[in-house]
Amino acid sequence: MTLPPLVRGGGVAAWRQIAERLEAEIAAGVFMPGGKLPAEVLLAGQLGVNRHTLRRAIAFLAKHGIVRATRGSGTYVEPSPLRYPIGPRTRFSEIASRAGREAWGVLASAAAVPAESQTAEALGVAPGEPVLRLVTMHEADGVPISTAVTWLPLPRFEGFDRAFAGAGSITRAFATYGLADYLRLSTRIMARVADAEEAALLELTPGRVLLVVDSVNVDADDARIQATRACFAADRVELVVEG
Amino acid sequence: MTLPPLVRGGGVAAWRQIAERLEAEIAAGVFMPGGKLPAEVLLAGQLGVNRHTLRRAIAFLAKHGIVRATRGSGTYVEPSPLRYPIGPRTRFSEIASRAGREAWGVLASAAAVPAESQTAEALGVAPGEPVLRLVTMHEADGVPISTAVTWLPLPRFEGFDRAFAGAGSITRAFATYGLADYLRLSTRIMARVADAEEAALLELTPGRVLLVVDSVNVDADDARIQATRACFAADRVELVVEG
DNA sequence: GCCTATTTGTTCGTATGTATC
DNA sequence: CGATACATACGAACAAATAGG
Repeated sequence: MTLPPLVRGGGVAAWRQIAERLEAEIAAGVFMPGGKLPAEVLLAGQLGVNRHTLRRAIAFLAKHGIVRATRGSGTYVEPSPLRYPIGPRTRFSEIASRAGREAWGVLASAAAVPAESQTAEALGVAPGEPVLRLVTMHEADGVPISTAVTWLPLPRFEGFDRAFAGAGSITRAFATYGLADYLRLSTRIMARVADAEEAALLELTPGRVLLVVDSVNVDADDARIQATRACFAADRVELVVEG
Repeated sequence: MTLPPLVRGGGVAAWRQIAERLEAEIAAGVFMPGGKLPAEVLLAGQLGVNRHTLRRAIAFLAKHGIVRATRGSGTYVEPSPLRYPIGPRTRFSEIASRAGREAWGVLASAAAVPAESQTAEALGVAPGEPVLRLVTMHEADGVPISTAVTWLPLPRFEGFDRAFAGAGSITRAFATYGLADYLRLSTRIMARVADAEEAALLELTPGRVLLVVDSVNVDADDARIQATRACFAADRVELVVEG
């Protein structure tokens, strides 16, 4: 694959041509996601331009979320965001595996707590009734994608924390309770900046953006089985609404 | 409505009781959205607490996005976020009016431009074909909610900019082209921080969060009629996925 | 802990082409 | 046509963060 040389004075600035060329090479797999680009001085030499010119191209790509430059370390190709369809059958594990990524959920904490008013309403139980509260972290190919707080009605899902810890997935944990299928009742999407704790959990630099998704799931009999608040690292996912 | 007095030494800090009380009063309509709270010294006197105690309560509410304190001006009640359903028949004007708010769209700019690759793909035209590019700003009750860039296929929607400017709504502008109904084909949701220009347009402080929604609409014959990238002020809307 | 090489980030200055008045 | 402003491109040096011994 021979790439076209730079066209000087053709109405397209050199930095723009370089940006498009690098983007094409990344798309073609010359530079792998998560991998490093050659050092600026090196790459500028190969392309026959000044380092500033190359830097401008890199800045353009960085602004578009294609690469991320880290001082002292290098310029890295950002992994393409996980396409996350939202619909009646939204399941993280299936979404990730369909995208060719391996998904695994880790249980951070679990406890029976009295239902707060919002949670109680979502689960259709009386406020103060005991519910199981799980804090989980989900990753795809080892990259943290989201943290979630999940509430489940309690007499029914006693021991769900152990089932989840063993299965690594909400869907598979539900299966051990005989729930082969369940549906998304409602989804609410917000966005805000991550606080220090969330940033640490998701291995983000503080101040990055989160997509906050509140959802409620029901079983085949329309009984509320799960309320969840999931916080996604906004630059690692794209939520897609079907239909 | 008599409110309970403060309980001192009961295990709940005074600032916390005050915060919950103020939140309840805001929810009850004692303080209207967009309106101003009494001055801190005044309110602290009414509640019989030190101004620092009240300030802590206000800081708590501000952190939760319920009020916003502006130095030298006052503490204002944030309007409740606009509930924005996303589905096959998503229309801003209808959503806002159903929420009891008056919606109006302003045309910022319009021009015929050659279709970029992504736009061309979304509209199903060849790259470089002329398309109409509109930049619009949408508000509800005078509060800016979103800015959007909209592309429309061009021989068909010649003069759409004037139709929109007159109608103040995409839906009503489509109606003047004989399109009584249209459907949402796809929706993609991302989030990032606003740059200076976007912040100015939406009257946000810089660095606030945007919900970025890419969508494509089709007419009754499944022909692509509109591609849009809308940027919502994240603290003024909640996207809700139906079904 | 220290030191060093590597790599990106920043700030000067200089020169040139291009668009606009 | 000149004058001006702006974006582009190059050069050199230094600052700051990182990685590895």
